[in-house]
Amino acid sequence: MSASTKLSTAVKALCYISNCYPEPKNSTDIANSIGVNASKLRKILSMLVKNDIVESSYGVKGGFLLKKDSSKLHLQEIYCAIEDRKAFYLDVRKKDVKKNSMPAKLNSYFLELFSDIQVDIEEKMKIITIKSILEKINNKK
Amino acid sequence: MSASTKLSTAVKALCYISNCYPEPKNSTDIANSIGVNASKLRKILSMLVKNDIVESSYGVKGGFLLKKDSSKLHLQEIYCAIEDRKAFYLDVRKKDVKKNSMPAKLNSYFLELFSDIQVDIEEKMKIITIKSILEKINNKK
DNA sequence: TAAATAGTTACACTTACTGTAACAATTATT
DNA sequence: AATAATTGTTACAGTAAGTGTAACTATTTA
Repeated sequence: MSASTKLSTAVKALCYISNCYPEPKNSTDIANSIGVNASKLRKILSMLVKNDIVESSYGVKGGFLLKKDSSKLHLQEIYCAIEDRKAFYLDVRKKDVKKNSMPAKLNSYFLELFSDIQVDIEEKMKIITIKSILEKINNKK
Repeated sequence: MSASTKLSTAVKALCYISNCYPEPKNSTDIANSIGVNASKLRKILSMLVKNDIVESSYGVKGGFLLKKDSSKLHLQEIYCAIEDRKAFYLDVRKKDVKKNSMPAKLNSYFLELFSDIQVDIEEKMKIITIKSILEKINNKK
């Protein structure tokens, strides 16, 4: 699953959970509703649990619930919860180039640049909340 | 090769070519200098040729030359020349969800969002030229 | 204690990536 | 015209990564 597909899946699940509030929804129902495999979804949801975005309960009538108000839950924290690798990732483990050589300096340069871009993207994501997404898609025909 | 690694390789090659101006450099020399496989490098360079960023000449003393002044050559056009897939890519080929359902609407939403982010990234890349990169890395110890 | 659920692990399958080599096409030089 | 050097392209085996699914374990409620 690519970074973006994972984020999209997580948000779909969160929107579904948010719409069902305050009743907890189990992974099977959520998975069926948004069209993904339940086991995979649980993997994603478990990461959201670890990052205090949703809470889970076991047993009958158990399932998942939002842990924060949807107006306070933004994309960036969801993204960080499910992503290990960053969107722009430079492979610099390669066979070592000579220190202070042009290629070595360019590696550093790009690491810095991609990191800057990553920050920009995350800033953009910080101003998008689950609530704002729900409002936006509900106002569309 | 990831998008970012390919971009980084292309820029390393372009910097090397730029430094050797006006003598054309062949793929073997460039590859050795920046530490990549010559055949792979030729694949990248051939895309730059098709996009009028470098020109190539066959035969003895042949090789690659910048086709534009390094002050007029920016990252965005290099990126576009070598990338088919975009950095943020949402997989929406999946088993079709019902039209106008929440998941379907969210797919559209994310396609738009990722496209916006892509535009932002490319805008940022447009103000970075090969010349500015060369100056920056040469001023560093 | 039983049943339902989250959380995790495992695995076969497929797909994509990697590195390298080999081949085909092109052109300057002799 | 022949040759040699080079770009441009294809092929391929080997490896790594992603996918989908199932099965298992852990936890909790009733």
